[in-house]
Amino acid sequence: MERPELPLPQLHAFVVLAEELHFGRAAARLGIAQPPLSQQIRRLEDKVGHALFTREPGRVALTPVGHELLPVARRALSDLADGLAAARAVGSGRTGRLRIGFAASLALTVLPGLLRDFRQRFPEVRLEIREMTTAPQLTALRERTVDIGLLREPEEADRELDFRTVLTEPFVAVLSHGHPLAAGRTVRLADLAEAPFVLLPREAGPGLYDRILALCAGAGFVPDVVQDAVEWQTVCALVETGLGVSLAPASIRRIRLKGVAFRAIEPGAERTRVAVAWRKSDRNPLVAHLLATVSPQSQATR
Amino acid sequence: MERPELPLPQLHAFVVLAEELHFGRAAARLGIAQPPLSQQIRRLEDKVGHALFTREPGRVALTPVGHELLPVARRALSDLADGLAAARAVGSGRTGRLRIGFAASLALTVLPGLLRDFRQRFPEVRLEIREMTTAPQLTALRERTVDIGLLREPEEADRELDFRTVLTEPFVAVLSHGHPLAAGRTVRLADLAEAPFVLLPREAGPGLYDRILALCAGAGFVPDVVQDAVEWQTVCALVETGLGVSLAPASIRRIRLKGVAFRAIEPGAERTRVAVAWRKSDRNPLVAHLLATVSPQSQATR
DNA sequence: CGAGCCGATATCTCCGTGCGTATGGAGACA
DNA sequence: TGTCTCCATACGCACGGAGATATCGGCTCG
Repeated sequence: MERPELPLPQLHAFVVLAEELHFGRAAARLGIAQPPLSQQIRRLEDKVGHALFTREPGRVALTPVGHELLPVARRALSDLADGLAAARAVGSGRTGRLRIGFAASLALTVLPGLLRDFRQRFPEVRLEIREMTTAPQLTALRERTVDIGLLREPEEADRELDFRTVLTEPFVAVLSHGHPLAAGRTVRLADLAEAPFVLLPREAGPGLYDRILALCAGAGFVPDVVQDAVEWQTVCALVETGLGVSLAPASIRRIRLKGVAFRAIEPGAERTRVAVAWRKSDRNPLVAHLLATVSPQSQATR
Repeated sequence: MERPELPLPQLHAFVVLAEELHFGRAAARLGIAQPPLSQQIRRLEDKVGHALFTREPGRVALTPVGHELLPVARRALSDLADGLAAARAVGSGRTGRLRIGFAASLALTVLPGLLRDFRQRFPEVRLEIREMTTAPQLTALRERTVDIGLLREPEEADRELDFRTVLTEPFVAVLSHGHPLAAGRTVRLADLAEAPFVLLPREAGPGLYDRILALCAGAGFVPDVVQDAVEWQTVCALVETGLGVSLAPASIRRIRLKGVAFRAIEPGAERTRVAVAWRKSDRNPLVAHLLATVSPQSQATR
């Protein structure tokens, strides 16, 4: 890439003069006096090394050289103007691209509303959403391959990342329809002590996994995890077959499966948090816009 | 067209920095010290209104705004560089476009050699040739719709145009094979006094027409023009049918028609001139190149 | 032949920019 | 904690470019 030789203001003057073919009018359009325009053109011609206009009395016309340069100059100027406008639009957060990682369990709850609201407010922004479990989201945020994470039970303190709770929800017991505990309206945790458990693997989201184990520990038992599955959808399907029971965030009630019953936990003080995560250092206005869209509604989902 | 906001040198620095992502190395590539580079970028960011790079210790990266602006800046810079090179090529006469008007009768004689020589010396020049009679050529030259004219018997003095004789050639009598005069090797003009004539219309080329009439007047008669035709080809065809005879520049011998005979004029001192014409004020180097290509060869065509 | 139009030239001012050197400050690393 | 790297900041200088006004010179036209 060479050092630029032609100043843009001179090219601008050149283009205007090529349109007017009259120094006086062109100068007026440029908002300057006529002599400076003559100078501009002269300097430009010196740099190009050839005359760009023929000046015969009463007739200003492009030379072949000028004719060659004109479309180039015109295009460069308008490209730069357009590009600048586009860049500013990105800077203002009116347009651009936002990459969002999200936990699969949120695809049925917070995510649709969030996308809808955001798209409504910023229709020109391209949203790239990719399903990932919690741990990969944190990695992706640090590696800058996503800009926003939607995840459960994040570690609180982080040097690079910030979190904000989007919602908290209680846990529910997931039971097969035929299970004896499905008869009541609620379930005490201790009642699940002897039941085999189906859970998401710890690697997928250590935070949530550890929360669930802590819950059980609080009720005096260590769950017997007989199976894991990477999707809540699959967990429910396994529960339906009678393989075991599960503990899950209440929002998975949205998964409607015939043979599966969800029962609130008694007493139910424990809640799981869904958070939005982003890089503290991120100055992308779209991140701020998205954070503004997920107003910190602590409202619970029963 | 708006007044340009972004100085090219800053955009250049921006592009280089975006490639290096390192102020020190980018400055070295630009051949300047590091602080000036920081300033350039800062000023550019001020004008854009948004940061173009994130500077975290040990890591320089493009912001979304910078990412948006980069391809635009790159393209504008390279377009301008290319366009400038192209314009200079045109200015040097190495490339460009040259519009040539020519009399149809020359399509068989001087034109092919001229085009061949010129194309050989300037292969990158686009030649646009258009067949026109003499008078329209002069008009087209004045209106700048052609740059070069190839014509017969131009007026000598002209305020705007210059001429140079390319070749001179004698006149020949055009006779049908069956014509009594076709029996001899030469023809005296006076022998044609009673014959009906076929000629080009005067409007097509007054110079040549008047020359022919002057020739006849010199031989003591006024030709009886019974028919005109805008192409020599057609004139020959009409002569072949026995409609009449004609007087023409010798080069139309190239038109080989079975039933047509060409006979030299006795004594044959009178010659017709073929000239190249151009605008005196034309500074297009291609015009000079073409004039140099048609070296003033006064050699006659018999 | 004088008036008017149009572009070039001369001269001056001012400001932005580009570049330098010197220095500061924040992380990273040993 | 000291050092090194890397970028930002401060300050100064010089140049070019953009603008203005005044004037000149050529051409056209009434």
